[in-house]
Amino acid sequence: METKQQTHPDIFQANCLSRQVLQLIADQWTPLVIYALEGGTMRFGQLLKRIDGISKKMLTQTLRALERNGLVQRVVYPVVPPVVEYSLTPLGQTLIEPVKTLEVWAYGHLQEVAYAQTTYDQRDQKSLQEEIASLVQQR
Amino acid sequence: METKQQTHPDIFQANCLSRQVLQLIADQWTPLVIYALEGGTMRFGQLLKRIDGISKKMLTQTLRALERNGLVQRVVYPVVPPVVEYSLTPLGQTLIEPVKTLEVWAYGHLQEVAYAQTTYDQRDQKSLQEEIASLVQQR
DNA sequence: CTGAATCCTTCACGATACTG
DNA sequence: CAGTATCGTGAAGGATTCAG
Repeated sequence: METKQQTHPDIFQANCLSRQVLQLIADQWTPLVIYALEGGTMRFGQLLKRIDGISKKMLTQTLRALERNGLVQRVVYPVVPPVVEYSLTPLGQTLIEPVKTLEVWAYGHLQEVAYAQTTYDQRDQKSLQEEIASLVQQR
Repeated sequence: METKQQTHPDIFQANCLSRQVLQLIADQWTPLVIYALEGGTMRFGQLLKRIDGISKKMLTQTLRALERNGLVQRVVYPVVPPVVEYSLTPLGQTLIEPVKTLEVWAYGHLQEVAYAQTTYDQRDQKSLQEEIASLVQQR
């Protein structure tokens, strides 16, 4: 009884519903799956090929979660071999914009992030070398 | 030499830069940290208290990653006890809008997701019960 | 073809203790 | 206060096999 859901939506609270909902889409693969389904219905195998690097297991898991949350509709045609089609529900469609915004940002700031990374890493590298140098000097 | 970076930004390719950038912000805590820093500079302890449920380790880790990617600036004041302040860089500021879009979505679709979940789970529960019933019947 | 189930490895993460 | 270092555990995820 203690772990009541927050009715007031402070996303900084751990048990806040909006936080939980946010976590549903804040993972490795979910944005990519959403984005892949933006164009319309896709079969399991199509998604598997489209999203390079995802394993069958993760794709299944991600799709199941999306289905459970009402974002994706799964339709099974009882034929052999099986045909299963995935598509965004109306609710899922509303996610396209936020996800696309993210992707546009990622694409739009490639260089800046890459540059920041090398700068940061070189700085680290430099500190490391100075540290080693001072150690050598102590002998 | 084989693992060249994609110059053409197809986010569905595993080695695509934009995909890698996307992954940097698609985790549990990053959106919350960004959102927390939206209001301005915050100290480590403040962030720790504000973001309920995050551990020191994860906060440090998340902040380091954000700093490395040039999204967050870290300023250390050489006083005792130490004071460390975090704030969004100009680049980091550009992430506010995408992140906020996500959070607005999460908040705006609480009910729908919650309802979809219970429906899905009840369906599962029902199938489970039917399965058990049929098993009992077989005796 | 579309999964479910199993095994197994890795590592993400929390807890704890320690430091400047 | 703001971390780092270390350890231990549980969960995530890949590979493989089996099934409808």
